[in-house]
Amino acid sequence: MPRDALTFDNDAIAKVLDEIADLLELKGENVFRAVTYRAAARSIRDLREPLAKLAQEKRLTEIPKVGPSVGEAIEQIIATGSSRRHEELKAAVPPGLLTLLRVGGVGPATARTIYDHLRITTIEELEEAARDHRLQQLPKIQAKTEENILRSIAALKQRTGRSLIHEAKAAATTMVEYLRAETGTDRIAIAGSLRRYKETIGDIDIVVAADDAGPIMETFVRAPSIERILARGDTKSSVVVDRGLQIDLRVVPPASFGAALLYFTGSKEHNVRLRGLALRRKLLLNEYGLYRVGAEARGQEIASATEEEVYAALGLVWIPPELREDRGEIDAAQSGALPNLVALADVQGDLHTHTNWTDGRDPLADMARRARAKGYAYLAVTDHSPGLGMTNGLSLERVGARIAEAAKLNEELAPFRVIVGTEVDIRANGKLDYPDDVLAKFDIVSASVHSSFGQARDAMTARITGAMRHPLVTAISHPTGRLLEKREPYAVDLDAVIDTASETGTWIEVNGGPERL
DNA sequence: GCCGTTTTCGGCCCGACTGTTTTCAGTCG
Ligand SMILES: Nc1nc2c(ncn2[C@H]2C[C@H](O)[C@@H](COP(=O)(O)OP(=O)(O)OP(=O)(O)O)O2)c(=O)[nH]1
Ligand SMILES: [Mg+2]
Ligand SMILES: [Mg+2]
Ligand SMILES: [Zn+2]
Repeated sequence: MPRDALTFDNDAIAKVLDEIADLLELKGENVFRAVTYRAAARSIRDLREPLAKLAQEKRLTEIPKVGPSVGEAIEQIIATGSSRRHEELKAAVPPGLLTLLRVGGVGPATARTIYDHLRITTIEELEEAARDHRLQQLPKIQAKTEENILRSIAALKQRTGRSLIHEAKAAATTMVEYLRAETGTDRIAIAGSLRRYKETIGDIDIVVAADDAGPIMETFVRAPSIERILARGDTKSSVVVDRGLQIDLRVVPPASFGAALLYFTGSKEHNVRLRGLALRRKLLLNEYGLYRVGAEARGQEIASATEEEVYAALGLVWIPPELREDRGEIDAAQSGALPNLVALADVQGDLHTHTNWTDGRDPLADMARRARAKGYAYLAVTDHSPGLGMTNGLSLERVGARIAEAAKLNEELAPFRVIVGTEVDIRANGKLDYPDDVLAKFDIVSASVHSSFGQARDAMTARITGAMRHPLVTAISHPTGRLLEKREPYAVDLDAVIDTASETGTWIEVNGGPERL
């Protein structure tokens, strides 16, 4: 679900808490303290309410991992823009150490060593020192570490950020098919954030079950698309393929496939919670299986072959990967209160599509036949209105042609139905981009914002809710305007949009396009 | 720093790979 643009403030505060965590680690303080700040940052990113509101209502400590100390820091940041803890740490830890942490393979210890001896505080200085072989004079650093630092800096420079689901899925499928074809393995699965369908994907994680991991690993690191091997071990390897995308492969014995899939699917926080739960029952959970503490040898698994078995042995029903984020799903699985997720089979049709008449790729006829073949009951075609210059929106004449085209297809494809719609632009002044008599010709009208994203929150909210109140408007599409990894959502009061939706009966689009979601 | 179907104090997930090391720390998944 898209979040209210207001939570930007939450994100900014989460960022400060993450930085406090890094600084605590660099300073060498108790790591659990740092872990707590990081965990608090994560729960704040998950919040649906502005922290300022929670602070005002004295409810900050209701947030998981927020207690007196973190709560005080948050209050100070809200009030003054910074917290005492943060300022003290910034004064105590040399500036620039944080920068060094961005280099892969450089953690708090290495950063400290480099700074203490060479006073290096920027990536550029680090690169220069590595090129001049000044790093290998330092304790615990030799030629290989120096080379790795140079490689990591190069990777940092060409890094493309997190991937969208369709891009990650394409890369993952290519590798899975390659491994299948070359090794004959069929016990292979995509894991990690891609299996959990997170909005964006950091890297790709694949797990394979095999008695002999050697040939699988060998095939993996020889894949033609590989640019760099980050690590190559007996059971786990990491490589970089095109544009800096990382792929991690984990190979385990077939008996451990379920436990390994569970581990590698994550999330990390879900794993930690499950393992903590196991521990309280004197059980040990790792990627090989569930064991009684003290009987942890391979072969002594209580459960390991399937995820269901492992969850069941912990008193839980199987949890869908999409829910494995430590947001209460484990308690829910314990009490049988997991929600029933919407599944692919539930999807009856699509309500937002574009054809080659505007900025889509294919003709309507192809799309309609394909949708029917997919088992859909309907397809709404919602090409653009003319106001958006670049998209070649439909003129009045082409609207007429569209209606005729759809009528013909509907005869051919019945009971499947092509719904004639439009994605009408909501202009900056709130007016819709077709006159009412044209809007009245469509079966459905989806209205959305495509310009003047910088409007003030009140203006944007009025612009959108105004469109929702128009009697001919059926739906609001992409209500936040965000493009993942590209454009932040515009400022809008989503609560007001939702209230207006329930008041007017306007639909709010659940955008399934991987670039928006 | 947080938290509690063992605990209000004493834990906090667990293991693989690398590089540097003569036995392991650091970093990452
Ligand atoms: N138990 C445990 N499992 C971890 C830890 N870190 C990572 N994992 C597991 C769960 C993760 O989902 C899985 C893959 O790690 P990644 O770093 O690729 O994370 P993930 O794919 O969830 O997110 P991403 O989109 O790649 O950033 O490995 C950890 O510290 N402990
Ligand atoms: Mg991943
Ligand atoms: Mg990974
Ligand atoms: Zn649009």
